[in-house]
Amino acid sequence: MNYMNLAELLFPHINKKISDYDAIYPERILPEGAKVTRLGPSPTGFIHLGNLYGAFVDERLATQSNGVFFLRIEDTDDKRQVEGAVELIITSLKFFGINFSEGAIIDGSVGDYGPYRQSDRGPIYQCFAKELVEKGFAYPCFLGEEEITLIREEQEKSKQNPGIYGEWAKNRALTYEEILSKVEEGKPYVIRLKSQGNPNATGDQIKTISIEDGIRGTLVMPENIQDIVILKATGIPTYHFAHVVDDHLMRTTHVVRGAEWLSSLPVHVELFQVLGLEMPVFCHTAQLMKLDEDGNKRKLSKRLDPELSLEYYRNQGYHPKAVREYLLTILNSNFEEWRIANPDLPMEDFHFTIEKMSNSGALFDLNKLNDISKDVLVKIPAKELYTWLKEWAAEYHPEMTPLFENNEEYFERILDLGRSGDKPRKDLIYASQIFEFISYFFDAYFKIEDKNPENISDEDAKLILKAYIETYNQKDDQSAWFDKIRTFGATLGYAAKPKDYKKNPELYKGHVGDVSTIIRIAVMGRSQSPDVWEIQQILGEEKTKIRLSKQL
RNA sequence: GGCUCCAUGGUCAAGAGGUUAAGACACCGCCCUUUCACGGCAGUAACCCGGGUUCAAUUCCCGGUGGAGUCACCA
Repeated sequence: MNYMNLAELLFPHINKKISDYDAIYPERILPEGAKVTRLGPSPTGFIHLGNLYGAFVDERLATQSNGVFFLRIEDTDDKRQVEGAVELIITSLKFFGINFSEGAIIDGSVGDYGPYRQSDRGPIYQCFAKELVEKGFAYPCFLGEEEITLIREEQEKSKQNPGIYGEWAKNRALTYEEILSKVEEGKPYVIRLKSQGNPNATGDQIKTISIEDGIRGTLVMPENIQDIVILKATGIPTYHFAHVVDDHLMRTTHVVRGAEWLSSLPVHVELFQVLGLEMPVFCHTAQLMKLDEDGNKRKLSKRLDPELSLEYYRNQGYHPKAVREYLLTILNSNFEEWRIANPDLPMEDFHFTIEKMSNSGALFDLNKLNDISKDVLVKIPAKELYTWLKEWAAEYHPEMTPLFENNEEYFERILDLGRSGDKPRKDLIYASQIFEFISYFFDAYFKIEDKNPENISDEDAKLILKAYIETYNQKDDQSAWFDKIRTFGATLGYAAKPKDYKKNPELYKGHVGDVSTIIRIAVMGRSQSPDVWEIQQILGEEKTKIRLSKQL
């Protein structure tokens, strides 16, 4: 068989050589140790926490080393394209602080190593495939869907591994004439790798490959024997082939991807070998897991877990910084301790390393995210929180936007409530929770939600409120204000100090805490809230009094 | 099923051939306190199993078991 002729038959219009592309995309000139990473999402219109998790690793590695982090759109599957998906990927990641230094942008691309959309790179892949055919490392395969199904059924019956390999690779040894006539007939075909692995080896004879994974250390796996498809019938490459060609030409140094790629690593290794290309460092990250209904861990799935969509967190109003900090704590085991030691440094100061990455899948832990979020938000100035909340509301709850109009100072006082001092309150977690938490400050949302304590009769409740209104003076400081409550509470039969009540409960109807609960419910609608005096100072005398009298 | 990866409290995890096996979240109790939150203090809770190597194994090796991933003209 003359492979040159075959290559010419299959790819008559391809006249560039791999070396031509190598010249167009030369090795990058970068500082010593700089890493080139990439994110290669397929534009399916869905992006979840797991994607962010991986992207974060890429981004940290690149920016920490003054390298390059680029975005390549892996749109080789025409069945899964979704309108606007690229925009969604870029804006979602950007929201969470992931920015690319190169690659696809919403309407085009930036950088010298493009095109960055695989659908625009057809001739490049075909050139690489052509050279593989020329060297006898790839061949056209005319097996159709039905024939492949038949092969698989036969393999299953005889308990052999499925796939096109060895004797099952029926089109491997087609003569030039056979191929020519099929091509002239117009029969569709794919290009398959002619695997150099030994399909007949068993047991100890099976050759293994050994590679150093950046996260997992030495990996030993059996060599590939499968004649996998590298070019589909449409001339578009499969992931495997596109990955090898692109990461070579784009001069990627570190391929960060999920552990689900581990099992196809031998394919990629063989592809790099037959193409004579140097391999990047592979870093296979652990998957983010979730607990399913049966109590088992499983990989996050975009189909099954819409609540893990990035959109969900934006919609709930998690602050991007909180999500980033959470991700970092599960990504690098020493981050948490670093954070405790350096509570005020920006997280970008933390030196991220792939060595410290865990290689077993972490369960997504909402409790932890919430806890981290509290610590993150407490450090953000009220002014910033206001702007952030306003933007969030504009996007997700337009009906709330009137609350923000000419109301910045009011808002900031609310958000700063109890946040000063060395033991600041930490009750802000995410935007929708914050609104729920502070809603009583706004008349449109204020309502009586809780019931008065059982030990206080409705009659007594009214007496308490009446006495409170009578003695109310907005100018009282906190202790003067509370002394008054103690005093009239005592005359109504409530212990001025809870301890007195505990000592002799039979002497009282209750204690001052019960009295203030009545006030609290009248003013806030809830039995639990931050300090009443401070809230009243923010609310103002008029609003406070109106609310009090309404309960009489 | 084949292949691959993984295995320390409920969760995230540190760790070393000999340790009272860190820490964080969650949970429980107490303190602070007019409620809640914050904060402080204390507490419950873990090395998957079986062999081997060794004076000594949770740590190293082998074998199970369990969990996960993957076996497409998807990525």
